[in-house]
Amino acid sequence: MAVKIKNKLESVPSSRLSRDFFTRPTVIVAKDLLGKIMVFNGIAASITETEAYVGKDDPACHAARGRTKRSEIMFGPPGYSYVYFIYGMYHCLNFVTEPENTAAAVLIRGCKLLDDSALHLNGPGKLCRHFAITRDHNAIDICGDKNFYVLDNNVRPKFETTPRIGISKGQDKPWRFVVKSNG
DNA sequence: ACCCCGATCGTA
DNA sequence: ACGATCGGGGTT
Repeated sequence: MAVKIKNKLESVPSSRLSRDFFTRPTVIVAKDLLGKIMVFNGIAASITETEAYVGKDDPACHAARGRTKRSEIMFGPPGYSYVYFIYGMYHCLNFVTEPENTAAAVLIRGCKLLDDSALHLNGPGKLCRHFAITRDHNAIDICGDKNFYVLDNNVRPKFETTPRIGISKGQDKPWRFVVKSNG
């Protein structure tokens, strides 16, 4: 199917990422999301940076201390948005992964707009600020919503692997993935 | 009810 | 290197 995107005049031949895509292990999903096209209210961007947060045994994951009001969505089925508020001023966007009751998610840390500006939104707070993503957009079904979804364009860019940013626990895990700018 | 810290960002 | 800024989770 060809999907029309408001800020990119041409159509992009692609299909929406399925529930099965998000049901897989979180580190795999985080890598595979690189280069995919996220579309929010008609604005499209290529995902350039992700991090995996892998369930109750990952001390950096919000689900590590069990189910709370905030982390509840991560315990549900995969393919849903998880948006939380941080540092009193920013929001961060995640996509829930792995089967229901396995509380894990991929943090979307960066993307590049598919318009003439090609603006690089490097950082999860800046990304949400640009799209105006807030907690109002928590728990949206990315596999079913008509205004918020990710397109599978079969792109597999080269990427680098590093420890995750801004965490005080779990720094030993190399679960941050960044698209190489030149490849 | 209170306290501390945080999956950040912009400026210095 | 650091301050802004406030919700959430843990503790009382």
